[in-house]
Amino acid sequence: MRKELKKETIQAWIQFHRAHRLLLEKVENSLKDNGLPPLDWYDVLLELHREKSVGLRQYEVGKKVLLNKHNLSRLIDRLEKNKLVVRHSCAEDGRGNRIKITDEGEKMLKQMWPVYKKSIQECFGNKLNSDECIELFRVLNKVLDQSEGS
Amino acid sequence: MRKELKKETIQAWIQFHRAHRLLLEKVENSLKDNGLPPLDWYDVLLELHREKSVGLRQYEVGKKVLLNKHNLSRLIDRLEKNKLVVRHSCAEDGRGNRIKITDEGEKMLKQMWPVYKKSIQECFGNKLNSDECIELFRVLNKVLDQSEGS
DNA sequence: CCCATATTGTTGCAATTGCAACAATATGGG
DNA sequence: CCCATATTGTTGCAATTGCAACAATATGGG
Repeated sequence: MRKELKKETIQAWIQFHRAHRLLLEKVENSLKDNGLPPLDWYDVLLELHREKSVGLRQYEVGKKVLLNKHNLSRLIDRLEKNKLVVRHSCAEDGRGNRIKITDEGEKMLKQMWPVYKKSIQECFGNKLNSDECIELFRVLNKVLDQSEGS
Repeated sequence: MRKELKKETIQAWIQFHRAHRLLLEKVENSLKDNGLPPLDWYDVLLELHREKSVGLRQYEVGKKVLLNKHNLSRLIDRLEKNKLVVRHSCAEDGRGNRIKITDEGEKMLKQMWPVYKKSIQECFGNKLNSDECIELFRVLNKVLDQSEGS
């Protein structure tokens, strides 16, 4: 695995970094312009929606959305303050809690999706064809798959 | 251009977003572990290095690194405080200034590069082959090219 | 069972960011 | 030339983030 860093690798990374900065800003702006909360909220709510019945431990949410625990703790404070989630005390582990999405949380997801969706279409859909999206997914998956173990 | 959002487009975006979050964290951690400043500093210093003789206007830096002006103003404060850049008053436009990298700034770039490089190799180089990097670059370029005009 | 160590989550504090308001100068139409 | 408008950059303030320290509980070896 001890190989030289190739030029095309650098260029791919730079473009990856630039593209993300640009697109994320577009998505966030679009949400803001529509009076909606930031994308992180969506990510967290979506994971909780997928486990609506049992909820998720905070560290599980952290793993899924790749946010670290300090910020997550306070992000969930904010979500809870807005009544989008509830922290239930946790039977099987006295240290932690189990977080569940509320009906208002579900409503928020539904409100955010059309706006988010529109941004994704503008950022990717209108610019790449199906094959390119599939290829992009495949390549990024390769990057992620081998990294998440660590 | 009014097309349906396809499933593969969503998946590509999600993976793009996740991969970036993971990899950026790795890069930042690696810099931090080596007692080096964050990646933004590198990006700004690199652009200034490329225009070492004339320097750059602040808004030009902003365009290149895709950071907005409020934060950039203060990021440059920090760089200046660390003597990595200097703000020269600007002959051709009394409102702004012209920012130049210092020798210490150049030294910092050289210090950061090996660490940054190692991260890029670990994140991309070891996981993707040349063709995949080239393809990734091409696709992301397509996304960026058509967006930056706006 | 007991204790050392790991895991889960929270908090205080400092640093950074986002937003709105602002100052200073540039530009372009009349 | 003058003035309305745009551009360039800074600042104050509130919100968010990052870091280190901590509290509480779980786990596993003896």
